[in-house]
Amino acid sequence: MTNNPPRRRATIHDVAKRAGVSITTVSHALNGKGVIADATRQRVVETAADLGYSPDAIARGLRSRRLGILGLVIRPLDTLGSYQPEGVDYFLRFAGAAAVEALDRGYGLALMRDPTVGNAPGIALAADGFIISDPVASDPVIELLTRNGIAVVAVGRDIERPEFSAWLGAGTHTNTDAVIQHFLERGATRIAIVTGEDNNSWNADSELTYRAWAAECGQAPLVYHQDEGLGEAGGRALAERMLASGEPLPDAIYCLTGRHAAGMQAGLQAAGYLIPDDIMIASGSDSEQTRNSAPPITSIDLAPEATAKAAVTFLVELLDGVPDADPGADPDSDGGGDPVPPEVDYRIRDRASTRSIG
Amino acid sequence: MTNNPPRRRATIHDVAKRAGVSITTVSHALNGKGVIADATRQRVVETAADLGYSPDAIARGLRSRRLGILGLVIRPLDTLGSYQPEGVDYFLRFAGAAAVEALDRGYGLALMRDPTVGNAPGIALAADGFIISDPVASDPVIELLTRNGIAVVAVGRDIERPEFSAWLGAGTHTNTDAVIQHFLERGATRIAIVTGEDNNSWNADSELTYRAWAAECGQAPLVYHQDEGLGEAGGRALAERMLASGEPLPDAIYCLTGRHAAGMQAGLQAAGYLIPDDIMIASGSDSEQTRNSAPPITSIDLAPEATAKAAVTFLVELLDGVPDADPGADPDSDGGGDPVPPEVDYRIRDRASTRSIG
DNA sequence: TCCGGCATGTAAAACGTTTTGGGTATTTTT
DNA sequence: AAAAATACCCAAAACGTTTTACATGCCGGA
Repeated sequence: MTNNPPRRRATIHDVAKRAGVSITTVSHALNGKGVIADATRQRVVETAADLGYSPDAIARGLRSRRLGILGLVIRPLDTLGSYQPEGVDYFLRFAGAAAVEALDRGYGLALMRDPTVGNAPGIALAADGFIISDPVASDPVIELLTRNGIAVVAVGRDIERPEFSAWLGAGTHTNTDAVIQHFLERGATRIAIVTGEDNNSWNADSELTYRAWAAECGQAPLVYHQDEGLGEAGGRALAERMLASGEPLPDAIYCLTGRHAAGMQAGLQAAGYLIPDDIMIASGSDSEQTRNSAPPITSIDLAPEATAKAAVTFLVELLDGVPDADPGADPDSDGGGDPVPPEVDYRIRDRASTRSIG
Repeated sequence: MTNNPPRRRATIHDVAKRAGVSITTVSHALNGKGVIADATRQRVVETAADLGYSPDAIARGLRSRRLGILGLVIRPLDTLGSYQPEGVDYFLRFAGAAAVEALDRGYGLALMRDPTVGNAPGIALAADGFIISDPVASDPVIELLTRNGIAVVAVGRDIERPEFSAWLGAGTHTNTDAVIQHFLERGATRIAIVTGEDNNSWNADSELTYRAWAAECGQAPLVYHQDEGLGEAGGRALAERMLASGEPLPDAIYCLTGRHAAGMQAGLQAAGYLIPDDIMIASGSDSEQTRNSAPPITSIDLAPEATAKAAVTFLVELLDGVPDADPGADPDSDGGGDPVPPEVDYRIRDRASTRSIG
């Protein structure tokens, strides 16, 4: 029906000419800026609508240094090299939720790869702000962006950049304690932990928390590391290594990744051990593998959607300024104006890979 | 260590001044455009590196009408209203893979919501091109974008816009035939289909293909529809409706969505039917639910990663022109230059919800 | 000595906005 | 009636590039 072949978009000049005013007036009328006669404003608005005019985001961005795009960099995917199944459960849910939240707040969300590779940051530096998921130690991406004056919010801290404070925790400390507690309540006496090898805070802080607990209660720490990219095979291989070592096995194993946990469980079962009777297993990240192993594996639900939403909220407040400018409204806030990272609730999904309590 | 507090990015002017040349020369030297003495070019390049200069993507975009961002709109998510679990398996894997592929080709990928809602297309019209996943009939998003001269590639056709040809099939016709064939080989005599209610080509063409088969072999078509958003509950409800209707049940049911299939299977089992002995079930979209039901459900692997990659490839070729400008290289290509949608391989995952062959 | 051509470089326009700093009527005040 | 205030509007600069079209100096050939 409307077979208009319009090749060219209407510009502010077209609107100005058609409405018989200057482009300044059009800009003001449309943005509610200057002081304009009501009749004029209305005429401009109508003309703009007639012409199907909408301001060019690029030109606007050039002038006002604000493109309306948030960047998202998922560091584990950079080191992994691709969006493997490993990432599907957590990271892609994270990305999807972040996109929706960004859109709700008037931004687009662009997935980007590490902008420091190659020497062309390219489009990356055009984004208004960035979310970096699971930064590595002294993350060069954070370095690049902050050096260029771009706002950055991280999910998980940069473990070697204490001065960088714009990050949200993923509850790592609390979650690790919760899992240990969970094991203890179910009669564990010898707890081990299996982390990944990426140099990020999830791995580091989980281990730290575990070691602190071990030191406190006098248990010799049983810490294992395994490449995240190896997935279930990696978990199975580690199980075999533990069996072959001849040392007494732990009676409870906390694997951070769901795939390590699933592989570990399968490996132990293959050697004749019963889960959870002989050994209990838990995972630090719920995923399809933990939900559908036999038995299903007790896991932390990292709540990717809630975390993503919190990260976007945090970043947008950093960019636009905290809307709540009412001083004294929040007696706990000292600065009053500086945004504070929102809290996210995690919970442990209690499944059959750990014994019933009692 | 490098505690440079640089607030402002270096511009092309800074480089020009430092290198003692004009900005034109800098631009040319860096883009390999004009004809410049080698010594000069080298000096400019070094100066630029010194200053950590990289061209501002926004300014470049304004001038050259090319931002370096691809937009992705997933229509079922728009109608669904959010990134629910339903979408996790397929759509988020799709988005992730599309992002990686776009990055490999020098673009960022921005997830966007339907840009026709609200009257502010905003950032959407700044993207260089768009991928629309599963457009609805006469999709207004395609209308908006093409009217503004923005390249669009769709995954799945717009069933009421035959003139729009820049789409990749998702193998719907072939896949439907494959499932029917699969059922027949396993002794099915009364096959039903359950589609969703979104007005897209996946639903429409699956039904069309099914009806064509039914007409040809003289079976009365058994077509059911159910809201995609209802998920497993919807599948279960439909099973109950079929049971309550008093009509003879089909002995094979093809549910497009994995969740409908899982719910349908559970609903029939609850009524005492055996899967696959009494009734076989298959799904048109592999997902966690189909993999992990009891029994696991035979499904089409829609290969979201491959499809996403193909869509990005197609779009980028549309934008940049097909690199292969060698005429006669491909004897099958008639036009020679116009990009052609790439092919994607789907396959059927044969599981226990359908009987063994023979 | 003059001219055409070549090699190298540059000034300025253009992209479509937002924003600054007036300018011109009209009205109000004295 | 002149000065001051008000209300409305606009020209031009600026954002950082790319690109067009031209300028300059030098050389060799007539």
